[in-house]
Amino acid sequence: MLRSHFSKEVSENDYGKKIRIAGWIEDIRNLGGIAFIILRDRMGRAQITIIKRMNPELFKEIVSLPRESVISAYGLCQKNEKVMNGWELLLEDMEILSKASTPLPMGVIDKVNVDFDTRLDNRFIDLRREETKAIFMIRHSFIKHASDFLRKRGFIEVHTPKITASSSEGGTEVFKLDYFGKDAYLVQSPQLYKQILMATGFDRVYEIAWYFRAEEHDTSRHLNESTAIDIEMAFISNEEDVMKIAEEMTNYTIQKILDENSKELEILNVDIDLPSLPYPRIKYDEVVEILQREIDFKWGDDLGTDEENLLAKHLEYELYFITKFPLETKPFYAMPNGKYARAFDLEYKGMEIASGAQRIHDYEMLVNRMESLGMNVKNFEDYLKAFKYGMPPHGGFGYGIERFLMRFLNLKNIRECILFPRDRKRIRP
RNA sequence: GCCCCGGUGGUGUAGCGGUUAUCAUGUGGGCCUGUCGAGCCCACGACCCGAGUUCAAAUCUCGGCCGGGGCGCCA
Repeated sequence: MLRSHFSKEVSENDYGKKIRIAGWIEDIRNLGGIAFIILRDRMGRAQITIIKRMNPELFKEIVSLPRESVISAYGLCQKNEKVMNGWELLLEDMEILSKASTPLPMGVIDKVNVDFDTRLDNRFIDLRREETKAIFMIRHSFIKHASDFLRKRGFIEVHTPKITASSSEGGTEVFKLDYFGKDAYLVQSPQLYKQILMATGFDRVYEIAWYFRAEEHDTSRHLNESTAIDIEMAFISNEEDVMKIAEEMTNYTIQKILDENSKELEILNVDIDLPSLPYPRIKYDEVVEILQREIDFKWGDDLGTDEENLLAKHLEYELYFITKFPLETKPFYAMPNGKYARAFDLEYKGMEIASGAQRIHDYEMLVNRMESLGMNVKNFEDYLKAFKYGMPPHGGFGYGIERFLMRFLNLKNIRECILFPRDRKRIRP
């Protein structure tokens, strides 16, 4: 290997021994007779020290390398209290693995701001920065712990198709593509497939899913390609069973991130407490009441950005459910309950991060509902078939990964939470 | 789709009719044996594209392209 240790793996046991470290040259401080090279790897930084008169050729070679070049450095690991990590590597030999071109399209540690757009254009360099890296380490943790939680609760991980022939389940615009001469679409969510799976006996499934949405929205909280934790569970009494999973999963992952990612949270300046369970449930009717005290709002309207923000201002908690929506604000598959739907949104600081419901499991009821909404039932044959031969009561939710992270980390733009964002203007890199 | 704002060295900016186009960062070179936002000296490098107004345009007008903020739209 080109390294014997990562920067943070070196311990007192290694003092006085020869080690090999490898990574990117973040900075070179050449004082003439002595030079300090700051080398960065995935775990952190280390200092390489070289004295000119000990090896003039090697000295010249290393101090003339451009920043961000990749090297493997070999030498004595020497204890030194004054240096970062408490030790430094006295350079004896090095291998230049990749010389960086100059100038860099953006700095990694430069003392100037970089526009977000420039960062996205050069994402591979942006990801060398501590703050950016921290976001994705936390994203990694969130997905891992959400998966762990769901698996412990009996959920099976599934992967449903992202290309489909039937048009959308409604609402959002879809991306159309050519499938060997036939029309096909990128799925807007695994909704129809995970419901079909409820007829199989798996009972509980989850998917780290991709959502493709062709909406021309252009905001700091929308993406045209986003990811979600999608779950569906059968034999539920009502939507409350689903909400329990949503809130417990959220608290479980927050607790784990607090335990395991304190370094990243500190870098991102995030200081939060674990919310208490259960999260408050606010009925849509109560929301209307609160809103009507201040603005003109009609019962039956959907909640827009302003409404969500206004509501959040009136509440002293950050995570809460909005429940019992008017039936007409929710999609066809939501289970009716009088003029309401057995549907809920999970809101985090005034933004919807998850949305779910108990679904209709009765074939006749589902067909009637679709017809009353003017939908072409024929387009949903494959989906509806699963309801004819034994379908238990079920429900589930879609939980936006970027949305959660954006709120959890107080980020201003959802694009911060996905490696290579796809929005209306950006399809590269 | 609507409203508002902006495009100046690699990066981030100042300038808003006549400047040698500002500053920082960076890059290249020089000095320096304990730096850790190293320091000091020298150099390099830019007005998005097109048309127009004007004696004169980075600066004003129009169009285009690109971007930012907000809203709408959006399981």
